[in-house]
Amino acid sequence: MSPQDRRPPANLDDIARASGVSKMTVSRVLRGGTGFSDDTRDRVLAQAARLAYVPNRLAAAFGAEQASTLVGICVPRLTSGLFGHVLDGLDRALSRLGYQVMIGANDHSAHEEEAWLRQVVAWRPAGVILSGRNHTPGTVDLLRNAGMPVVEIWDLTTSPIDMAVGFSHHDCGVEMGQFLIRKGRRRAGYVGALARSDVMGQARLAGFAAALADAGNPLVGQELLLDSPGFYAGYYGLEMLLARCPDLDTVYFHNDEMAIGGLAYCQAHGISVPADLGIVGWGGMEAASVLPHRLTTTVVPTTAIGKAAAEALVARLKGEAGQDITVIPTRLVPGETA
Amino acid sequence: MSPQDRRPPANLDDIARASGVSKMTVSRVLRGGTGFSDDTRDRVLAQAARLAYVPNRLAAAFGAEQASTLVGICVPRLTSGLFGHVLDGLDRALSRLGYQVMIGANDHSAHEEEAWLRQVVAWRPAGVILSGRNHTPGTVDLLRNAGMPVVEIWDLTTSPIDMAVGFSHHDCGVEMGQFLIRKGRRRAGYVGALARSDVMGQARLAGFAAALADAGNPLVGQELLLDSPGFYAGYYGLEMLLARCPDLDTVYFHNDEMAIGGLAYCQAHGISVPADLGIVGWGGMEAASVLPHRLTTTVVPTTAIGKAAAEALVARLKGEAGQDITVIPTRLVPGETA
DNA sequence: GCTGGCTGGTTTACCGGTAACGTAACTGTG
DNA sequence: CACAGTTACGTTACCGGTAAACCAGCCAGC
Repeated sequence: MSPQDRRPPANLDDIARASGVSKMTVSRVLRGGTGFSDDTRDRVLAQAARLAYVPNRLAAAFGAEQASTLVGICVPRLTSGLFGHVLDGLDRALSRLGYQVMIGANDHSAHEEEAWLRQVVAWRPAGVILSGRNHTPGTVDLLRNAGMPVVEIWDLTTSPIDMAVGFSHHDCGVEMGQFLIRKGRRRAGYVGALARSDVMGQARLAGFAAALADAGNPLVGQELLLDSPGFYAGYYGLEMLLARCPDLDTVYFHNDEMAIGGLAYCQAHGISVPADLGIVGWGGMEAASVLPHRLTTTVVPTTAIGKAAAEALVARLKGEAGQDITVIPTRLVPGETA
Repeated sequence: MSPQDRRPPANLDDIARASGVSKMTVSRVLRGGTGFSDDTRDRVLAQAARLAYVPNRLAAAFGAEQASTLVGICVPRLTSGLFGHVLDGLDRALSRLGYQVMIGANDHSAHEEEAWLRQVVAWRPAGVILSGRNHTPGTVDLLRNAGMPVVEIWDLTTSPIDMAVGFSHHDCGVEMGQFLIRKGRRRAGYVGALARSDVMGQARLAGFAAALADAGNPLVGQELLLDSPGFYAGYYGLEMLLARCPDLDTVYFHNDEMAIGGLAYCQAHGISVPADLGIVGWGGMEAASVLPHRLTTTVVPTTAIGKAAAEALVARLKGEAGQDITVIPTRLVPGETA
């Protein structure tokens, strides 16, 4: 960090002077365009390497806005195993295609999403990817005015802002409800978390309850904790639910982590699964398939959703016609717990 | 998305004309500076709101490089529960302070880290946060030339590039080795994953092996899988290790997920824990503390590391003097599995 | 010998902020 | 009353790319 290290980094003009051409020619060479001889190209590339040129994307994106290679991504939380995989799929696909991602977390709040979006839009990204279908009017306005491609992932909507990639949480709940009915379960409960703001979990609950009611065996009880949806919440949520409704024959959990917490509760209290109580989860975490009794759950193709969302966005950016709605189906995987 | 929506967004000049001042005055008002009357401020703010002005950070950061509010963050993987919490701590702290983060994953490869860094440096970030202490020469060069603050997190080094926040993986291994010796364990093995590139796991293994050897009970066997360090790898890794070394009395796992996979293997094969075999992990995932037998493990204060790293970086950016090395201690938590 | 089209460039203007500096009007002061 | 200092602005130049327009030389065809 000595003072002479502070010399400004080389720019196109430096390379141009060093190789005896104009900076426009350097720009074309470095971007792999046409309109220069092989000899010129070699000279320019040699000088760029010698000067350790680092392109200035700030200038590029500023001067020609459509040159932005920035993509904003907002997910509910960075600590979720499921969204970790979605982000992984997005990041891999986008960085392979030369984009940089700006990631934010909104903690399941549409207002935080809007606050995040205001920051991100100021960087004039090429496009943004949002999670869920629940947005503030301000968010929608901002996106419409910016006129940039938007992909809503995770929960499908029939009228996306622009594009949507994912599946229906409501249908996940319906499918699980119908499955349990077919398995002869008649007194089901639900244990969830983040009651106030996780609308996607609530969509699953709604679908689940509707399917049970349709079959004439409505949901017996539910426990929604204002806590993060992890093992603890599953453990204590089940305890609380069983205290109120001791005669349940199955419990549907918000996600697999909570379901595993529920299994731990059963094991600790001598409740035999699935004989005394069926336990089913949602999400498909890896652990769920290695348990002594494989968890019955819905597997969500998280990485595939990220990849598909990235591809939909890039297709739109390249002007290719793409589908507005891409369905990535989930899969109910029967295990040994229900 | 009708054509008239495509009108360019309002800029400082538009606000300036609408409120009868120069754009420099608008800039000062919007950035909360001084040198304008209350009356002028109100007029400018009103027009900015009316025109739905969205600042252009691209232009701001380009025109005055020190105005960048971008921070690059590179972690080994986005799907790791531990790094998810680190990112969460970083993201919360940085966005509260008005910074935007550009996150990348390097899959434990120093070369991918360099490739990521080349992309990110092109955006002239205010600073970067890297994971680990293993970097390519190209990475170090790039950072020195750019002359920007760097925080290396997760694994401490005695000679950081600039600043470091975290703990010593080697010491974690030593501590666990000494703990097991004190508990009377004499024939320990190790099960890990990502053998080729996860140097931090290897540092723990090295410390562990050194502590055991010092006590006169060297490591009996180890199994390093070329797989992702999850439940499966723990399950099958333990199976493979026990096939080669059936008389182990304890196994140290790369992380808690693998340890839980190992516990599942024991349960499935009638191995009693901790009587027949002790199982210890590392990392402190939430699940580990809800298991029927609480896992003996090392708890890593992930969120705190993210927060401390963000604060160290911001302090440097604001010119405040900060420590070069911040130690965030881990904690060995004895459970019921060893 | 003139026209038109290619090849391999150059020149110019511009993107939207911010720093640095300039300045007119007012205010207090010895 | 002259002068310095402050307040509230305005002017100018610049950051480093890229798009678009322009241009010189060369060759082919008629």
